[in-house]
Amino acid sequence: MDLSLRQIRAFLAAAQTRSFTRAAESLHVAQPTLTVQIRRLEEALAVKLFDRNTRSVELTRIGRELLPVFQRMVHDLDAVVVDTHEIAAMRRGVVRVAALPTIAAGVLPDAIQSFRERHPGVTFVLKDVIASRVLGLVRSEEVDLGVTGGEVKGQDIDTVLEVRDRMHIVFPQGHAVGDLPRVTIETLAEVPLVLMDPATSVREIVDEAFLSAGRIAKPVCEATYMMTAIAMVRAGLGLTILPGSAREIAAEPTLRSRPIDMLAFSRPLRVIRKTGRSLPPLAEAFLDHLCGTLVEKG
Amino acid sequence: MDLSLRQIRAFLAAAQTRSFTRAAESLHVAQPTLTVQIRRLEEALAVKLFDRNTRSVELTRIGRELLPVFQRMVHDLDAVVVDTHEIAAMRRGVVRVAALPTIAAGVLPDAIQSFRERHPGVTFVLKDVIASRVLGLVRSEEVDLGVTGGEVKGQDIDTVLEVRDRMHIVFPQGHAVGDLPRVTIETLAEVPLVLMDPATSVREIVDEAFLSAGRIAKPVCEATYMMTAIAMVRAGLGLTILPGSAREIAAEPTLRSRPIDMLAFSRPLRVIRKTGRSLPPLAEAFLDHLCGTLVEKG
DNA sequence: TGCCAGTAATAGAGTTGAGCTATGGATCTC
DNA sequence: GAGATCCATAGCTCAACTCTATTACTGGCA
Repeated sequence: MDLSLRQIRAFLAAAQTRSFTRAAESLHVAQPTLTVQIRRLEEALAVKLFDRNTRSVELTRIGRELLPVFQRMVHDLDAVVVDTHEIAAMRRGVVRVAALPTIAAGVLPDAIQSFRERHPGVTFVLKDVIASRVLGLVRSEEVDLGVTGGEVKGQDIDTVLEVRDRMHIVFPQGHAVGDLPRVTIETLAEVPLVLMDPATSVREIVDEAFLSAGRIAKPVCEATYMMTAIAMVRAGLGLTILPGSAREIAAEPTLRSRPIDMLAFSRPLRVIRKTGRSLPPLAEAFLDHLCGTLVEKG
Repeated sequence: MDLSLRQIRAFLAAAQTRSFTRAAESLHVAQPTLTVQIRRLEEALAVKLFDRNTRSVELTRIGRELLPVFQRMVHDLDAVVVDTHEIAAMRRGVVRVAALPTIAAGVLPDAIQSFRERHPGVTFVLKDVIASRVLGLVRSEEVDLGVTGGEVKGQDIDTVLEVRDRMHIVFPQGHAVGDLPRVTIETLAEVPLVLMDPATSVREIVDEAFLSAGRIAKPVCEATYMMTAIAMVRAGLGLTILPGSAREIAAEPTLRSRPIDMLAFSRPLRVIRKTGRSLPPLAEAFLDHLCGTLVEKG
């Protein structure tokens, strides 16, 4: 006969109450049941745990030595059960997300904040990394979900949602662009532009869009960081083209932005997860919440 | 349904083999049994532990987090079982003894040594204390057994063995006492004696014995420590009376000793234990061994 | 595209064993 | 010495665990 947790619990109860009858009561079993449980445990361990007669129940020396060991064991186990129940009830949990920097600084904080209002026990681990790393982190399951652009190859990745992140034209308040009915490639080709560095994904999209339309941009200067491009627009050097999700635009009160009315001036934005892997309840819930937020804003 | 150790072991096996079939084999159960065990565990914890289809079995994130916890738990438990089995088989164990200093320095080390030859895994905790403390330590179960003199009051103490520690007359090699057929009170009353300090239990016995015989001792000087009394005998000041169990006598090669042929010149020596308390197997075995040794020597 | 091999899930039957009631036996109290 | 109290034992009942047989699903291969 193998030893069981019930036997260990019986041992703890008997050690605490120093009475089989009271121990049985506290465990809601009959007294003979407890007697047998203790005997089975003693048989499994091959040592006597209690010196007992009809008048007293006392731990033997070995029983005293085993008591704290078993106490810790049962305590740890109970803690695990409580823990998993909390996780299941979404009262507690860690959600790990990898996202492109633009997203991580833009829409994601908003989504996290509103999610935390409903689930105060949630903790987030957020990694802002480039597209290829987002994919890698999702693949290795180091994160629960990812928000990335570009193409997703491989069957081990599920695209939960795909929205388009439209490029915006950014201009100083009062600029003529603000009054146009639509912003098209024609407009863009006529104004001086502050473009992003050719190594950036934003520039790639812009170049591609101009190319496909057979037009040529009028670059006045280049910037590596969006914040720099914004500053140049503010300084009156020209206009710039940035993703609508970029937080940097709103950070500058004297500037305005409008979406560009052309599909090529947008990039795909994908919420991805690993195929066939279930996530902790809170992560699953946040995935829904994030998709909802993106659809709303998109 | 409560969670059980078998379920936890099933979880560990499945996590290790990443296959329900192989896990079932390693636990010597049928595959459906293991499937059910895992499902029950998941129900008890309210979380999914494996992402499984007919092609692969992988831990979920929560499963991965729980794995080391359960591993440690089962490991600890198995260690406890191994431990208690070793104790039961007397391959390991601690024996705690309290004894009068004379015993602790005399017969006890011999008994321990011969016992260790048969049981190499034994460890001893030895306390050399006065009679009243021996009793106290046995009573409080701080030691498994005690060796003490004097009276033992109270029903909570069992006298396992009682032998008499006979007083010896200690004399220089070649002294006339060595040639007498018997050493009696008459002999003692005629020779100059080095007596122990009145505060010692040895002196108490000697005084009592002389008193009951209506004789008077011829004290030439007093010593607090037996070693001092021995030194005085060696110096020729007189003879002394010490317990036969005293190691100090044998430590001096030029001296000899003989038992005194009178019951009053002896003290009771008791091996005691707490009534109704069982001891670890090795302690119980040593108790037997010690009693055997004492009977042999007495 | 469909078949085959391999694996987990399900269903139903049988058996083990855990718990309960009733009772016995021992010990302390009055 | 009688009664009360408490642990141990015995026999019964039933729940749950495990097994066999089978189904359902997935991925690889022709």
